[in-house]
Amino acid sequence: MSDRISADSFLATFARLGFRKASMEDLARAAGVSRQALYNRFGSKTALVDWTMKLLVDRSLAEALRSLDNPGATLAARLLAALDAWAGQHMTMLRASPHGVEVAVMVAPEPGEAVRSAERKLVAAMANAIRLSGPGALVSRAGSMAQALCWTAKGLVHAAPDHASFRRELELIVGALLAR
Amino acid sequence: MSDRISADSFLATFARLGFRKASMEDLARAAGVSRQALYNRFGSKTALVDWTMKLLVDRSLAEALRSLDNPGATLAARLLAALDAWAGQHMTMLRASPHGVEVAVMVAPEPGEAVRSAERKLVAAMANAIRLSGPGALVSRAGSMAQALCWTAKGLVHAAPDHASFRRELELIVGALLAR
DNA sequence: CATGTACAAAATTGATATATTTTGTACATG
DNA sequence: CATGTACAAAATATATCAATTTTGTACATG
Repeated sequence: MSDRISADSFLATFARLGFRKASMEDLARAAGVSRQALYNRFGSKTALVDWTMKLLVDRSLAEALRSLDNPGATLAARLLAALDAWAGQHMTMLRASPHGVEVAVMVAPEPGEAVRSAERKLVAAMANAIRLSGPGALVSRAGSMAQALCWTAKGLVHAAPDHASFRRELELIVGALLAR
Repeated sequence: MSDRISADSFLATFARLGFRKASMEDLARAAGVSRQALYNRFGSKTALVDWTMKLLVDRSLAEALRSLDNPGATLAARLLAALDAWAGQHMTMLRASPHGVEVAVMVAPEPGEAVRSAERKLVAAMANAIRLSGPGALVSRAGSMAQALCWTAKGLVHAAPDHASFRRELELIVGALLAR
């Protein structure tokens, strides 16, 4: 709760070294605490990894849903922001090293149940947003549309050369999709 | 030229075992010829691999361009067919085994120069097709649109669970993008 | 040109023993 | 609760040598 320990230093370390090779000493150094502090807090390395990854998924989903609810923005902008929070944000980690994939779980080839569950929630929320403020012609296909957008975003993460083009292309697609 | 030897048996073998572990004997057996026939024809394993992969890229591009030129189909159908030929077709190999990625070069994370060059040609041809028969509003953005579609397709290969949903989602996106 | 056999050189694999690192716990200390 | 030191057990990494596979070439044959 009163966390002096941030998950981000763990994530950076995992992205650089991979879960396997990142030792508790590496993680402690990166977090600026002692190795024993980590054992006091988490009990084991496995627990630390689980905590960190759960937090990443939860945080990404929360931010995506928040972006989606932003009342001041257009539907296109909200969808773009949500997809960026969910998938785009992790491009840097994905590209950081060969181990980046381990950390970028939202775009990994075989996501775990936690990720799939979070993704279902995001897609449902996106479908809802489209139904509420999208063009009439799309209302009946809001579900498929949201799913397609989510997969497109996840895909663009792999296909686009960098985060900037990820946003640019996704913006183009979302915009064209909603322009009626 | 008068090829009794087909590249497909090689591709299947590579997808199953990977370039490294696929031996000349494996490749010969799969092709239904003797090991020495392969050495007569290709000289070395490296040359055989290169020939096979070049042929895959050339063939995929050729089929994509042919689909794009099909005079009997709508623009949306032609784009879908081209993207399927270029990227979608390789999903089965990609999923065949952990080594599938080696063979599915068109959707690999770091494509070689041959693939990048072929992809540029495809994107240019798609942009041209959009310019020629796309809705007027898209003409000025045909280039970005073609690029976005190509990346989307490559991405969907990773994100979609199977080839059928790949086609379904891509069809949805292409259709929505062109409907004006 | 194709096949089958044969073969040397190189590469890969497997087994095994020996460091070295890392995990998890304990304890003394502020 | 945090740090530093200490330590046993487990996991990893490193080195080595023998066994096996694979590559590439040669040659005899249809």
